[in-house]
Amino acid sequence: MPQVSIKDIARMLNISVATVSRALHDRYDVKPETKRKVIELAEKLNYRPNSHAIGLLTKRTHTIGLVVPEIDNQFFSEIINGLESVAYQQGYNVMIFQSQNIYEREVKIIDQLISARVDGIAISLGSTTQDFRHLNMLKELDIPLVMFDRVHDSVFGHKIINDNFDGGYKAGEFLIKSGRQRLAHIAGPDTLKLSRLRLQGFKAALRDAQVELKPEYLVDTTFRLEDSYQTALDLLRLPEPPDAIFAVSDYVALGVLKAARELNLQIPRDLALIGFSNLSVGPLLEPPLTTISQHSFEMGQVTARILLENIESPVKDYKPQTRIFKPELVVRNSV
Amino acid sequence: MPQVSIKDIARMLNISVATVSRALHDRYDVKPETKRKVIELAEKLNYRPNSHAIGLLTKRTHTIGLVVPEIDNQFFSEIINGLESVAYQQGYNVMIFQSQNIYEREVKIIDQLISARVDGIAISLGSTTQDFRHLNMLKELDIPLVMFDRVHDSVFGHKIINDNFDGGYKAGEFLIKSGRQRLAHIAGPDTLKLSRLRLQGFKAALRDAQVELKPEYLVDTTFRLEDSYQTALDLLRLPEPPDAIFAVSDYVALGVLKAARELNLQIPRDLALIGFSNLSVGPLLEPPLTTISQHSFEMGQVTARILLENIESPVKDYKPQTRIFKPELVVRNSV
DNA sequence: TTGTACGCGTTATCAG
DNA sequence: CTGATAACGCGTACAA
Repeated sequence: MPQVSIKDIARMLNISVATVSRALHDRYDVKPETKRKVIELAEKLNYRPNSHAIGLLTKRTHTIGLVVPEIDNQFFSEIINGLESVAYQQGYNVMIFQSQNIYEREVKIIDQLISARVDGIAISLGSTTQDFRHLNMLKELDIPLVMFDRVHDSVFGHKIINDNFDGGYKAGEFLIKSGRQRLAHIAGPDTLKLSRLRLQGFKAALRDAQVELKPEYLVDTTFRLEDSYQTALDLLRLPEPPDAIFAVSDYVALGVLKAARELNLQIPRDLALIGFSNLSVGPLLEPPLTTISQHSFEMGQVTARILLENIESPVKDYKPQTRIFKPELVVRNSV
Repeated sequence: MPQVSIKDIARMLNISVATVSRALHDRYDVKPETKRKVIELAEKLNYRPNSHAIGLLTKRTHTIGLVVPEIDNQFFSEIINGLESVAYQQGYNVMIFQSQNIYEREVKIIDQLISARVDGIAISLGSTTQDFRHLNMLKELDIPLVMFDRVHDSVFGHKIINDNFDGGYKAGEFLIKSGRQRLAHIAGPDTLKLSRLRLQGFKAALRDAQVELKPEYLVDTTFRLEDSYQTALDLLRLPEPPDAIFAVSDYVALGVLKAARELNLQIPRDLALIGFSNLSVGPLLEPPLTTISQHSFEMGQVTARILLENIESPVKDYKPQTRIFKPELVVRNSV
């Protein structure tokens, strides 16, 4: 007994599909008895409307596509939750896809989303994406686009971002205030704007306080634990190692933590450490990790709101908005 | 310039839709020049086939629906990654949904998946789900179903599970071998089979070693950090506190860690601690957390393989398989 | 080499 | 109160 259509139901009841459709929708005047029979049979056969047929007809899917680099990252899963909470409330479904930071996959996902005729798309760019045609195409297709966190200026669409410069500045400022002098930074990939901005903010804080940033104290890494651990190890083994590290993310800070432990360095006595993103394990680490927090859930909510607004009241040539969230210093014991 | 169809292209080129379709598919003999013109125009207009139309026509969507309780849980996100890796390789899309452990949401998701005519469904049951009609319905609709991790016997479908009894047994056995006597267990919600099985395995290990399990050493909690922290605090404040705790999951173990630190208990000296699931932060905790590992990525892969097998070669009344993974003890320093 | 026509499931319109 | 039919986008069998 495979999936049934209203046509099947109509046939079995010897009535027309139009009547079945009306009965199912409680529309117009359908003879109560007919309605009852239809509804009962539909129930019995587990009838569910075919959303492809409806999508074809109405050109609306009440679905939004969501693309993140990876799900296994608390920052993104919190954003997803914020976004879903708003979307569901407004009767929209969310289709979640992972680009895994692979450009080709990102392109393919966008193609599929267009094919699926989603009503709008929210994306956080993959770190390797350098060509943006697949995204700028969306404007021509009248598909609303909102970028969050990992955005790029040459893409037409709304932007929901953190003030990463400010976050970097706050991190540097706090480390200096706590009396450190040999400040180091483990940056993210240079291709990511957020990496560059956090670095710039950090540098600005040092400049403002007239603290020198030694070239060998500025290194970069990927977000893989192995890499950040190795990078931290190298950094801490310098003849004159830093006395404070600002890690581009909490994930990277975990690598530093491991390296420090291996070298028998006490945090915060021998080394101050500050991360970025406020993972939920942060407070449970030893020592609890000082970090910069990002309002991820709210970012997801705002992303959804702006996207849905654009979907529900489409404007021919909309003006992309930019919404900036201020990160927050969360003081714990690692500094 | 909204989305175009082959009909639009046909009109603009003064040819029939059939020719356009053929040109796009590199089918039969289409005059090279016609083909070129079609492809160029399609490219220019960013034509993408409407998957609703194709789904309607072919009754295949090459999409599988995936339902997890929550994404913000490393165990599940690893399963997702395993499942996706296999699905993509075989040309299938994955639609990911979160039930948030809310029964009504789970039902609604299943309805939507049926409406979307996905080719198959993989699900990990929500912890509050007690009525399984929405899932047993899938059998009648000929939609293949695979359950993973959180399964239930009264649902018809394949099952991919961990041997949770064995995991609990290994945890208890190891704690005893390490010389502990006052063993406690912080269990998960009793509604979850995995909670009951881990507990049973744990009890069996104690029984086999003739170690008593004091009633006050057996408590349960939800998976929320707050709750497990509070529960652990209560446990450790007993007049005679346990000297070893087996936590139903690493998340819960994090709560224990926090409670122990608050009470100035040294792990493993004053208290041995073992978790379950092998979170990636485990090795970075202080002390590195001993745990039971679950092969989550492989579970996702196997889930996908079994599901796709059923999709590609459907059998009228298939015999549900059960695939059991043996958990593994991961020894670190918390015991 | 190309065109016509059908049908997939649904809703809306128009006609009874 | 109910039925017939067109339309959405596509692939394909059949016809030319």
